[in-house]
Amino acid sequence: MTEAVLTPDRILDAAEDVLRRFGPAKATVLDVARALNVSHGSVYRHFKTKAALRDAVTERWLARVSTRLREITAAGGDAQDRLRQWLDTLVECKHRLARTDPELFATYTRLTDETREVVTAHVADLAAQLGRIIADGNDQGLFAAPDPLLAGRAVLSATARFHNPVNIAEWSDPALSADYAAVLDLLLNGLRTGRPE
Amino acid sequence: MTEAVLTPDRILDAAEDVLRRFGPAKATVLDVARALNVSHGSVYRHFKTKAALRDAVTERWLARVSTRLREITAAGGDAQDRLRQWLDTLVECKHRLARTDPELFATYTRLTDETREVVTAHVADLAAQLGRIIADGNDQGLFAAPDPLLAGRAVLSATARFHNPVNIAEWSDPALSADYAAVLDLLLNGLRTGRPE
DNA sequence: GGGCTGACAGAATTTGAAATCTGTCATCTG
DNA sequence: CAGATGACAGATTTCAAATTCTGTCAGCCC
Repeated sequence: MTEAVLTPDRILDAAEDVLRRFGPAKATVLDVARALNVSHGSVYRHFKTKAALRDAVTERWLARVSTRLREITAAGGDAQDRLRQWLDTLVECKHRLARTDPELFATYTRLTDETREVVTAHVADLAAQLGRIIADGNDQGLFAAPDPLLAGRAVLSATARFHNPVNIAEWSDPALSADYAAVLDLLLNGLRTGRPE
Repeated sequence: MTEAVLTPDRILDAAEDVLRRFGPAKATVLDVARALNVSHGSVYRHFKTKAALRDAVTERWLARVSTRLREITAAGGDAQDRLRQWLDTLVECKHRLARTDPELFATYTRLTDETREVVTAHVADLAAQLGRIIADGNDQGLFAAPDPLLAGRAVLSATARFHNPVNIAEWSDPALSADYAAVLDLLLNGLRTGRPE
């Protein structure tokens, strides 16, 4: 049916679709192959294992998030506003996926459980972006963080409840956004004057 | 064999033991009854359902933690030191149980997943204790938190990664204690001068 | 020849029948 | 008569057989 050549990207599109429909527990490589009208052997030509395919789907989603955040990181202007906007975006991204694509979100969560390298790299990337914003804040005289990268890791840790998928059960708590606002205020305040470590 | 009367506490002791040995997935009410040399009907006389029994075991463990923390809350002295000590104790308690009684810890984690009332109450209690310490800190001129209870909830949220069981997978991360120290410094700093919300 | 296919072995998952467990309650016992 | 018992129905779990899937590869096709 489909005439186009089989590329990793087309496979990823199909895999994402299959995961969305069947969820991480039911989706098979055979399903992905069927969706593309090819044999499963062809899928294995592009992805060594099923885990590699799943990781690639997740990596692509994480890359999209990261790119979106990087725009905020790179933009100039008040570091405090940028930090807020950056975290708001991160939290909103996660919550939106959890709401609109629960099955795809489950795939991503499962990956987190298994502490795969992909997630570690993503977290390091996010911490580095935060570190960058905080360093800018230091330059602007808004913050006084002696070790911006460590402060970045700390801000990411401290907001984990609001963006780490393992906490999904708490995301329906009506007090969540009040808690988020309070944490953010506390953190920004902490970055401003003090010597955090 | 055992001559003593059957009390809820004896049942809880036995249930805790069975959970420790078999884990939450394998432990049955029949096992608990066997351990006590009674019929399972007798256990149901004291606990309406298996879930109620499991909740009671967890509640007792949480109460022990809470009592230990309350001593720190109630003690006088520098609020900042107390806040640190309180959080250190909370984190240490959780990590110790995770290490020494993984099966019992799994029971407790499962409860958290199911967002039972028991856990909600425990969290509210912890937040209130933190609120109390922060209020003391305000009085001592160490902190400047306009809403101590909200600040308490915020501190609990911000340190969730280090004590909430859902994060257990990350507790083996070698950078964890560095992150914990950085978060704590940031939070204490935030409480000191600012107006968090 | 580069890329795709489908047969294949071993691993993982599904299935359904048998075993066990949960929760109730009529009955027993001290 | 307060408290314990064990038989019971329905729900859940277990186990082993059968199916399906993963990953490989010799050969096919364009």
